[in-house]
Amino acid sequence: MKEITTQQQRVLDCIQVYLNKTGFPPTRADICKELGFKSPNSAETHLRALEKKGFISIESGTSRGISIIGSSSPNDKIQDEYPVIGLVAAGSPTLATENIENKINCPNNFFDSQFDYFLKVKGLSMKDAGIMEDDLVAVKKTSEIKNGDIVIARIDDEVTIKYFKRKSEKVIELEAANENYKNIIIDLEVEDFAIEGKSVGLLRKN
Amino acid sequence: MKEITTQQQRVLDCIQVYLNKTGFPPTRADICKELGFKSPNSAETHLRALEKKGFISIESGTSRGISIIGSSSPNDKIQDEYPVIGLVAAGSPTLATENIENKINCPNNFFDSQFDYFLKVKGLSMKDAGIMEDDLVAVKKTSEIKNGDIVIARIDDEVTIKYFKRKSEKVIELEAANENYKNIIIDLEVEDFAIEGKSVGLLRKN
DNA sequence: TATTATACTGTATATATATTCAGTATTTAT
DNA sequence: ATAAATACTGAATATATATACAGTATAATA
Repeated sequence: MKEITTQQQRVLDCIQVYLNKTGFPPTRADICKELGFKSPNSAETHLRALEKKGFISIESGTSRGISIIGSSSPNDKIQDEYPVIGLVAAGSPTLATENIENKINCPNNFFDSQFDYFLKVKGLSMKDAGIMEDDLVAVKKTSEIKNGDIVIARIDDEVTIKYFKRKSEKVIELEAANENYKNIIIDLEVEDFAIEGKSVGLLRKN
Repeated sequence: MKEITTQQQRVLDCIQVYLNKTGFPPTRADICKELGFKSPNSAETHLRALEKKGFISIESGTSRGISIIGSSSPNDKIQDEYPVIGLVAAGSPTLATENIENKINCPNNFFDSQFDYFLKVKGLSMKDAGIMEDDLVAVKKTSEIKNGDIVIARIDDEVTIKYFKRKSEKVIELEAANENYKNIIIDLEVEDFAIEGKSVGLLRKN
């Protein structure tokens, strides 16, 4: 992407504003009216410059045939609604409707890895990892877990968030990040244990 | 919103698909071509029906002046690019280009309050507030600060993040959330002090 | 020094486009 | 039984719009 001049930037902004306002792109005359030009050719030449530099594309012979390339392309900023999961009712699947507190719009490439939902944290067991009460942890549903990952685990219908540490083939330790909390040792042959997913990010509103 | 007929739904879908593909709405002729109509008036009457029922709006006398109302309204999911500010060079304004590490796309209603940029945190002075190294704090530029707010302050060209506590008319205390850090007492009559803004949220990628 | 890019005004025009009018036919309400 | 809505074809037209052409002027580049 080549450099853009001040006037070309104004024209580009004008197109974006017009699009937001009306839902369709401006004509040359619309741009002139908006920016105070007196000849439609002023808009035309700026548009051609923006096209040459790759900021917009112009469909030839087509009225309002301008589309902005890149930043505002519909494919670039894909947003999704991610559910916020609060207190998980015992025995119910995490993403069941009754567990969804609300939804958050968020670009789907927001964290370094894809994720599936936000978990609203209760308690301070991960305080030293910077995870506080009511923080929203972005959870990716996966069973690919490495030692040291922050995992969302389920032990006998209770959901918890802890550091993951594999002790042996059959034994896992879930480590709290708070000296007031005890670590949990899981014997996979005895206990009903499942990994819901792992944390790939965190969101806090205050 | 009144009920929609099958053909009207096809026309509505056609407009949406055309918009996604090209970035601008179709003409009557475009719709005919897409749906196999042989007269532009076929599209026209469907459009007028959709307008009457409130699914679209049509700008009179305007080419491609169709915009879909509701679901795809541009105002609903406004996204913006927010700069990420890293280490701030001494003496330079925070938002100067050379301080911008990168940019993050994010809905502009993402936190409870509007904000202006992300600050990448260095050090652990706010550890007990759950703010860790490399966390991105959403900063709102404002001078409306209450006691207990987490503020981004500048003392003699050095930027710091601390709890705000007003001690008296002329004295402010900046409180760390880490026992290993000392609090800072500011005498407004002596020191060169400025509030950059306050934290309205936090983002962590891991 | 000549050339290219930027930044305009002003006029002109082919055509892209909305929109009206005249029909035909079927289905749905009143 | 009549009106109104739906669902089209086909033709005509005023105008909205892209776009070319003729100039002027300044700054940046080669």
